[in-house]
Amino acid sequence: MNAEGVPSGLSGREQILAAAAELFSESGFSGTSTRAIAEKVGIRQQSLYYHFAGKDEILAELLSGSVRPSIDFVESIEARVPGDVSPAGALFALASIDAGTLRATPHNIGTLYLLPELQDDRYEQFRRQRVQLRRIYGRLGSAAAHPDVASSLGESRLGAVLLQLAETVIQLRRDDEDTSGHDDDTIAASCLRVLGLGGAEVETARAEAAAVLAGLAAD
Amino acid sequence: MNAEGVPSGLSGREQILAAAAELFSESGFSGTSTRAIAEKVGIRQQSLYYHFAGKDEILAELLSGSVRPSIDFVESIEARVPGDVSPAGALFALASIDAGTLRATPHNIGTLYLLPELQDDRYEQFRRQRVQLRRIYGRLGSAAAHPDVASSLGESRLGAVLLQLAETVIQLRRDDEDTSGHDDDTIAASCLRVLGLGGAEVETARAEAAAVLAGLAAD
DNA sequence: ATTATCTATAGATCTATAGATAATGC
DNA sequence: ATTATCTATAGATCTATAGATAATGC
Repeated sequence: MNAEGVPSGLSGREQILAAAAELFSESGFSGTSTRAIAEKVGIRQQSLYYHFAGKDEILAELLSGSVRPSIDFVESIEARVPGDVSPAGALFALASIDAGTLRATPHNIGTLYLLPELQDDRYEQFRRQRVQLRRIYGRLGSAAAHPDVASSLGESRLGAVLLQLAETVIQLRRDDEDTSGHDDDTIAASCLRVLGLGGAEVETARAEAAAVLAGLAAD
Repeated sequence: MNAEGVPSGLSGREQILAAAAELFSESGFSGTSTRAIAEKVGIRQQSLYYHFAGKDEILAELLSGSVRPSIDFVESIEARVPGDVSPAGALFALASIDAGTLRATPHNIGTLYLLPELQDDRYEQFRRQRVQLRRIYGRLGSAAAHPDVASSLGESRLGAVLLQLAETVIQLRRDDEDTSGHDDDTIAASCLRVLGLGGAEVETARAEAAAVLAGLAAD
């Protein structure tokens, strides 16, 4: 970190993204001026426009950069169901990876998902990706759920509930709680508990998830 | 609703609050100008300052008006534990009331809780009330949880997870999902499932919650 | 020629204060 | 006298465009 607070060794464009990520997370989109972003980078406000057509494009880029990896990962996991891994194991893997990603992110970038400005048409693509993610949570959850639970919580509701659980980490970080890898695990376990699974089933899923994650890492 | 979009029959001050609630929920705090609020009410921008010292006081008032009832209710419920109701029953009642309140609110006012501006010192009182609410969720959850769950999810984490679950409704509404009282129930049930409780225990808690809520309504 | 900055600046907007005005209530 | 509005306006922003400048790469 240099005096301006942006890691050096990044390209100009990347420095802008890093500065904006921090400011948008703290003060929101409308609450962050282009001047504030530029100041953190150490350039003039107007110089931002060489790299981005507008402030909204900076946010759009941050969003696409932050969901893309999750979507890709999710698809590689779901492709192994049910041959290589049970729905419960896949869901455990997905939830713990998502929680871990949100936890490890530089400035709690997950808070960007909560910004009211995302309701704008401009960010529809991002919202669609989230719906896609929620659907996958819903499908895996539905397949893994205890019948009693599946009958009262449909696939769509289940997706919303499970994604909401995985994103608990965002609130924990916002509340300045110290989080660790253990939290990723307990959150993933909570997802399975919501499905009505018992302790033994949760442990099986945890083990399966560990195996499949090790397999993916080896690829 | 009159032409400006604010219900008539409210005092000037209340009209301002109603207009601001809608705009803050949709566009955020910094994304809403005092002019936009005034326009919706049908007065001049400067006239707002007769009723409020500043834009931030409008938000502060909306926040205090929206947590206060929940906090009061929560305390009246917790006072009946464990004599009149088990921790599981109390948690079911609390979660379903919170979900129902968030669901019934005029413009999805719960989205205000997600605004980045709330991190400002100015809103510390509101944040403290939320911490208080989360602690109660944590205490009830801890008392009701299956031992295996209680040992991996401490009271503090549990509080965060349970509150997060109850607030799933905010996201459902944001995503334009139609919600009903049934969702309040399934969300409350999900809270108990997270604690490691089985179907029979959830049903017992549901019945207890119904009884205690009927009792409170009779007071 | 391209890349990445800079200065100058337009033009819009934003919050908030000061003080006038009109209606209502004592 | 109090309540609730209004007009006028200060003063500070904010986003974005135009065009100059300087360094690097062919």
